[in-house]
Amino acid sequence: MNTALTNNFGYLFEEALLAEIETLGVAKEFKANTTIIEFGDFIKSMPLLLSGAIKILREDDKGDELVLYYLEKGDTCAMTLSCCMGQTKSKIRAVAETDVSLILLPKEKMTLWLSKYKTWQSFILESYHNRVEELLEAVDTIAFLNMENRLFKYLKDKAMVIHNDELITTHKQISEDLHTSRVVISRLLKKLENEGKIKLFRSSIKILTL
DNA sequence: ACATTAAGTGATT
DNA sequence: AATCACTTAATGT
Repeated sequence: MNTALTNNFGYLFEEALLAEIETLGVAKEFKANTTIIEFGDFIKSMPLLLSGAIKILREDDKGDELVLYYLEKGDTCAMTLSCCMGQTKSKIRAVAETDVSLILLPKEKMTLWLSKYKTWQSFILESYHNRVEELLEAVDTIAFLNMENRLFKYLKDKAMVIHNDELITTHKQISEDLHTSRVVISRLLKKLENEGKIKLFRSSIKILTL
């Protein structure tokens, strides 16, 4: 039996369902910073996250992007769910934030399992619920927080999902995630450093107050 | 040594 | 908060 699977989902799913996942699922690995789902991709299978973190981004027609939320171990991609139901293309981009291992489930089984396994049904519903919550949080952040707070929240979120207060990233990358300019990020980061909240290095940032 | 990339800064809108 | 123009510093070849 796949130990990574039972570790993350064993307490959630019944034996029969775990066995089905085991036989039908395909294990996959992604290195940090590789794209898992590209904007416009057709989704043919649904991922269960075993380890690592995935960054979910929205992208406009100009290629400008914006971070929506992060997925962590034990999560699934809600976007995939809605894509599986309809026959639509992905409206988001998924990038591995850290090294990621996941299990791909054939989408055909998704609806069948909903009626067959009660644990699956609650998992999907709860997952949807969590994603909606996170989406609302993202909207609030964008609408009501100024850039400085938004940036600091972004840094804390990022440190959270990778379980590390040393962020290996550049001002440019952050500005793209937050959909602003690099200069603005540099200035705000400097300000946060002066406030003693972070420490800046070349190509990395250390969070001091978590 | 030279080119490239990351980051810092003043001025302007 | 965004953009421009320019500088400085670190890194790669």
